[in-house]
Order: sequence, then structure tokens, then C-alpha cells
Amino acid sequence: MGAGLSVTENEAKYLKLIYRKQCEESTKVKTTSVAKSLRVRPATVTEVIQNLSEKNILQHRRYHGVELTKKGIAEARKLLRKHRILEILFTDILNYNAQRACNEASKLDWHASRDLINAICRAYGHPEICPCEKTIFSDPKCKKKQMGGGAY
Amino acid sequence: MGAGLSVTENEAKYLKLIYRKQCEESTKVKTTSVAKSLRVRPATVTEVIQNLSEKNILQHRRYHGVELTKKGIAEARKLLRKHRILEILFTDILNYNAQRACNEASKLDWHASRDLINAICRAYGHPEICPCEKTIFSDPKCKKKQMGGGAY
DNA sequence: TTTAAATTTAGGGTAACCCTAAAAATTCAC
DNA sequence: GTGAATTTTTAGGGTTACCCTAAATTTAAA
Repeated sequence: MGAGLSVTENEAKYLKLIYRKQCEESTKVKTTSVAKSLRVRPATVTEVIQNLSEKNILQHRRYHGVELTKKGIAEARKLLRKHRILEILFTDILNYNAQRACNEASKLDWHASRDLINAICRAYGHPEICPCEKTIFSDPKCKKKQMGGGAY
Repeated sequence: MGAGLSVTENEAKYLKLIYRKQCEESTKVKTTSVAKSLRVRPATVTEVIQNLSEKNILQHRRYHGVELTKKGIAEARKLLRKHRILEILFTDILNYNAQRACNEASKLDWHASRDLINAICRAYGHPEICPCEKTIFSDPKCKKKQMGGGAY
């Protein structure tokens, strides 16, 4: 099932947007609305969507919109986890407001390694919601502080 | 002079490397050594160098190596400032060792905004050396804590 | 000075973006 | 239900930033 082709940074932008619309706002995702959000032409959206479809991130029924696959949802959540953990870091340490934290996070999330994110997550006590109140998905590999020695 | 063409992420990789070799290790920068460091072919290095040269980042005398221009040095320092501030963050908050911090920082530095870096810098009291003992260049726009109200 | 090593040119190739114009499908209103 | 308006997709291009090999060219070393 579907090679492990990974999404590019740009595709990730589309994916995050689509996930938010579809899963968090429960709105049908239309080509035109994506195009408007990302300030590109509809034809461009169609093209990117087709690529994401080839990567098994979503299914595309011509003229009828898209639906994220399991893989796509998982991928989107990984991205949003990164995004939101970074938001936590930026608002906390840097006193950024949610808006600004979101902007900065958008530039970095895709690039941040899983390990880095988990380390930040740990440092912040595994927060469950981000500054804009959205849920931060958990990562099984990110566990509670390995509690190595402990007393006695 | 020279249009404000900015360097791409990849070019930034070359630039940081060249700066380190030329300015911090005082070694002559040879095409082949860059190629080895970055695991690309010499011809590729030549090509990228020519692009950097067109952007006035460095001067290139055919067969004789490169020399960073003022602009190139400034640009490299901005990048390395970002890189090293991120290293500070990662070693401190996340208990990463210098090596690991460097790896993570390499993925993010180019993407981090100046403001973000300055905010981190401020949060860490304007550190002057990074975990690997290299100097952290300062940014005039990054000042000591705007000391807005004060007591009373 | 010849030969080995380093570097550059020449000529390609791919992938990821983006666009316009024209065709095709859907939807809405009558 | 049908035709007009709207949305979406295809077709056909274009750019830029990467990378590569093979064949010059230049430098440097013997």
C-alpha cells in the first residue's frame, strides 16, 4: 500500500489546511476555498491534490472534493502536533501571542524532527492543548519522562 | 549594490560551510573539499558558487577558490547567529548535547525569523557563545529587554 | 615540461512549484 | 428537466533550484 513517499513542505501546507477544514471545522473542502486560502489558482490546487492522492494522503473524486485517508489523517496530525508544540514553546518562553506563535510555528513545523518535538513536549509536561485551544495529538514515542533511576 | 536576491536554503548550507572554513578555520576553501563535505560533485559546487557570486555573496576567481564579500560575511553571520541561538535553546531546554543541538539547528536556522531568534536570545540573556564555544554574533535590533514600565 | 589532480564548462535531467485557456462536470434557477 | 452560471479539471507551458556525467581547461608537482 502506497510507497512511503513523504510530503513536501508545500504539500504539508495543503495537508494541514485540509485537515483543519475537514476534521476540525467539518466543512467540505472545496478546491476554490483552498485556492483562496493559499492564494493560488484552482488549477494549482487540483494538481497538488493529485500528487497527494498519489501519495495516498487523500482520495479524490473528480469534481467532488477530497477525503483524507487514514494515512493522511495520521500525517496531518503529526504535522499539527509539531505545529502546536512549537506554539507552546513560543508563547511560553517568548511571550508570543497565539497568532504570532502560529505564524512562526508554520515556518518551522515541517522541519522539526520528531525527537525535537518530543523533547519540547516533555519539557512542557506533555501539554494537551495549544494556545489556540486546539488539541495537541500525542505521540506514543513521547513518553512521560523515562524515570530512569528514581529514589532507591 | 547587487540586487537583494536572497540565498536559498541550500545555498545557505554552502554559505555557512564556507564561512566556517574561511573565517573560523582560516583554511582556503577548495571546491573539492566543499563537495566532500556536502556530498555532491565538484561541478555542482562550482555551479552553486557561481550563483552565490551573482548574488554578491562571494567572489570567485576561476580555479583559485572563493572569497566571501562583506555582504556574504554579514549574511553568513546572520545565519550562524540563528543557528547558534537555536543551539542554546536546544541544549538548555532540551538537554541536548552540542552535536545533537547542532543537527537540529541546521534544519531550522534558515527558516527561523529574525524576530524569533531575537526573542530567544533575549530569553537567554543574550548569550555570547554557543554550546560548541563559537561566538554568537549580535544583532543590533536585539536589545537588552525593552525595559518598558519598570517599577512604579 | 609532462603528467596528475583539481576545477570548470557543456549539456542534460528531475521535481516541485506556479499559470492561462479551454474543456468538462455540476449545480442552481426557472 | 434544461440551460446558464459556476466550479473543477485537463492541457500545455514556464521557471527555478537542485543534481549529474563527460569532456575541456588550468594549475601544480615531479
